[in-house]
Amino acid sequence: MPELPEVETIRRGLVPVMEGRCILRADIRRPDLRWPFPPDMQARLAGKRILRLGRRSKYILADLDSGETLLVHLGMSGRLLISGQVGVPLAPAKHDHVVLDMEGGARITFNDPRRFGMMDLIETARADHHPLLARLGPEPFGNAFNETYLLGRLKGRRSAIKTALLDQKIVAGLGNIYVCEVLFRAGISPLRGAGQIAASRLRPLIGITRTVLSEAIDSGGSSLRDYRRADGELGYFQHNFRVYGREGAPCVTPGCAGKIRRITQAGRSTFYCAQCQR
DNA sequence: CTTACGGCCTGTACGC
DNA sequence: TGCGTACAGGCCGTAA
Repeated sequence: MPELPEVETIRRGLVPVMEGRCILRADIRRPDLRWPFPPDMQARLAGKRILRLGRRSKYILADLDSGETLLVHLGMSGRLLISGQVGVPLAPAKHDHVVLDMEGGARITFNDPRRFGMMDLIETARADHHPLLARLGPEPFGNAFNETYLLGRLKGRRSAIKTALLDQKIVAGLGNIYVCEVLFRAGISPLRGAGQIAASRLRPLIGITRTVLSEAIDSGGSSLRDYRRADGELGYFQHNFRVYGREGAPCVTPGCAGKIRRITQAGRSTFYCAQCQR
């Protein structure tokens, strides 16, 4: 489900009920997700206060007053649901794997049918060195993601630009959907070799990436007031997709007679307009 | 170093 | 109604 904008939307929705609050109780309902949970996770969470809820790429990081950080990834199908069920006995739904009851009355439920998600507890001071975070590329909104950097990283790359932008070591947080959307807005064919694109065409990618992600976050953020709904569905950006999921539909560019194509690259679907994207 | 691919899980949509 | 197939927003490990 979640790429950077969805994770950021979820983080913002969790801040009011988690940041500054104690975890009254942690219920770990299975020993693992993608990987085994760390030893004693329940005891290491219970009674700890969350000082700050942060995000790095598609990971949510909850800094605790114990000096540890809870690291959470939602994988493909993970959700963090908020309900006001604290005090009510657990009545877990299918695939509810971890339940946190918060001071203040919110119950946070990690539900993940496919179990590609993960949780880990790490030393806050060493979080950047965690194997899953250490090799991530720059955040798209950070100063380190700039023209010089991108040109340097793509220089000599033989893979398609679509594949390169999906590589979390090059830029962190982009997934299949937003890469498709970014390339469409940039007018760059997803098939073009990453190392073969002229600087003049690559330069706008930085700003376009930020615009697409910002719009998606804003659109998710506007639905935050509904975030407490039990189904947990957010107002995703999907209504604004210009190419993703639109195979066979007409291109939205005024005057373009093209139809959106779907191809497979590195095992993932790519949507694009062959007329507008060169 | 880069690139390609299999694998992890379950659920849903769709054609027959 | 059932059954088989394709596909899904991620990312790791391995091999070349």
